[in-house]
Amino acid sequence: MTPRRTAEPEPALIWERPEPPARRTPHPLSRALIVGAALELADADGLDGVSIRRVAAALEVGPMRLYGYVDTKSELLDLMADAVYAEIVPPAGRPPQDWRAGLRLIAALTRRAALRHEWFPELLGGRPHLGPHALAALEAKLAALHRVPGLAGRPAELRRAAAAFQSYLVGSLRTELSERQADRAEGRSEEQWRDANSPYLRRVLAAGRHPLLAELVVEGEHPTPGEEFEAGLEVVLDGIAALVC
Amino acid sequence: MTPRRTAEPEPALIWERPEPPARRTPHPLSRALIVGAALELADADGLDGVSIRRVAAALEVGPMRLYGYVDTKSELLDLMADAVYAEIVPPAGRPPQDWRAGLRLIAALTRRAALRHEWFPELLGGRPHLGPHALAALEAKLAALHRVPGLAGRPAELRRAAAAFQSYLVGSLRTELSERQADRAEGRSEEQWRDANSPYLRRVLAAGRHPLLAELVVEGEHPTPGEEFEAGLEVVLDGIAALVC
DNA sequence: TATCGGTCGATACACTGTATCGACCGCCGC
DNA sequence: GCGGCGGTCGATACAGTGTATCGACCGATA
Repeated sequence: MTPRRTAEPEPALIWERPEPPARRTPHPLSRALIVGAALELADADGLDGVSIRRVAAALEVGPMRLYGYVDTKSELLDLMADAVYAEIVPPAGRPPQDWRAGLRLIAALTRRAALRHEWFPELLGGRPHLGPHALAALEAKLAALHRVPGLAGRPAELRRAAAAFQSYLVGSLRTELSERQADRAEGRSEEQWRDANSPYLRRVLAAGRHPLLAELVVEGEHPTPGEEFEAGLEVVLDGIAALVC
Repeated sequence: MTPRRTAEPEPALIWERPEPPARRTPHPLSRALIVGAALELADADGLDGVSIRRVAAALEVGPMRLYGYVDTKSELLDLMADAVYAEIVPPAGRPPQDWRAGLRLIAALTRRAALRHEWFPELLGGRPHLGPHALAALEAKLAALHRVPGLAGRPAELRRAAAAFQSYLVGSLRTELSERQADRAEGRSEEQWRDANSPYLRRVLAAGRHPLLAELVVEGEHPTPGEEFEAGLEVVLDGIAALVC
């Protein structure tokens, strides 16, 4: 179908496709404007709040207008993700000498971005993002890993460390943020969630088939999500340290 | 709204709500039948292939019929996730003595389930799953962590180890499976994907702003996803080991 | 056997992403 | 200055989605 296979000059990826030239109309448009409106909607209502129709309405424009700047909704999501990656690229200048501090910085930047844009972790962990800011963030991550003593020259070990580090970020942020998001959607805090499910959990645990889980729920102080994130991160950093010694 | 606040006897969670009694009709129904049909659809077409209408059609039943067994579509997804957790619970009997082997077993079972049901990682990492099999799998994970020498009595450290381990599983499986799924959706293998994006990546890397990334893409043999998963896991296990010594 | 209560599913509603295509408007050549 | 044309815009349409509503039917009880 669509047999015209003769020379497709339009680049397939949005990162290489130029956007249409600006044009004087009552409601001028650009990818930047579109992405800005979409970010606002997503920050307010989550990813479900982003629909072509709603973004267009926010820009006082017909829905079909957007398809001149973006081929598909998922391209719009790619642009949104790349905009968040821009917040993750560490500031240029002297990076921390201590490699652990360097990786902690990247982790903190990533978590900060995820807290600002709770929908971001949902987009993470899919097929790799190839936008300019995503690539810059990736390069920065690799640079931080290069400063681990003994890791610079060994691509296999570096790959393992990168996989573990990145997977931990994706997994823990996705977990933390989707909980927070669900809580807010139902208009209750984490306290209230535990209260809501508490009766059920208490009944289940009272049955005695989950002694270790019961112990963990009851015992000890429950750390804040931030502390939990950092604590798990230290485990991963220790693992990376063990990789080379 | 809906002012009848007087005594809501129906349990809120599906895990405690009994399903309606079986009934002799031309097309008898049950949660098990519904979940079975939904699993089949999801395995074949991904999570997008699961719609109330399609599940009902597979059972030769009107769509609204399902709402007698399930309050909402997300409850159906919860049931589907719990069915997969059943495949993750390690077989009863003597667990491996070596704690690393115990954690590797759980990781392997989780990955096996994710490969069988590529949509499963998408459901992971949301608000914690509380179904019976999910809780059993969680208990097994805690049991494996309890066999780490020196971790048994320390809930704080155990929590950190659990967070790192679980987050790694979620992150790496989500990444791996969503790539594989996207590849298959477009009918091409991983080889072909790299070829499709290769021109773009080559152009970007040729610009020289991402030397470390370029080095990593070019250099070294690319491990299979399974090897990469296990390699990253070892980093996490090393980190857990470092937690107690 | 007559009635009642519960179950089923047809219909409806408010959405979604996007293909199609007619109409309009601004710019260019004359 | 004006005619025509090409590109842009957006109204409309289509095939879906989850789920609320409600009329009709059917089986079991009195």
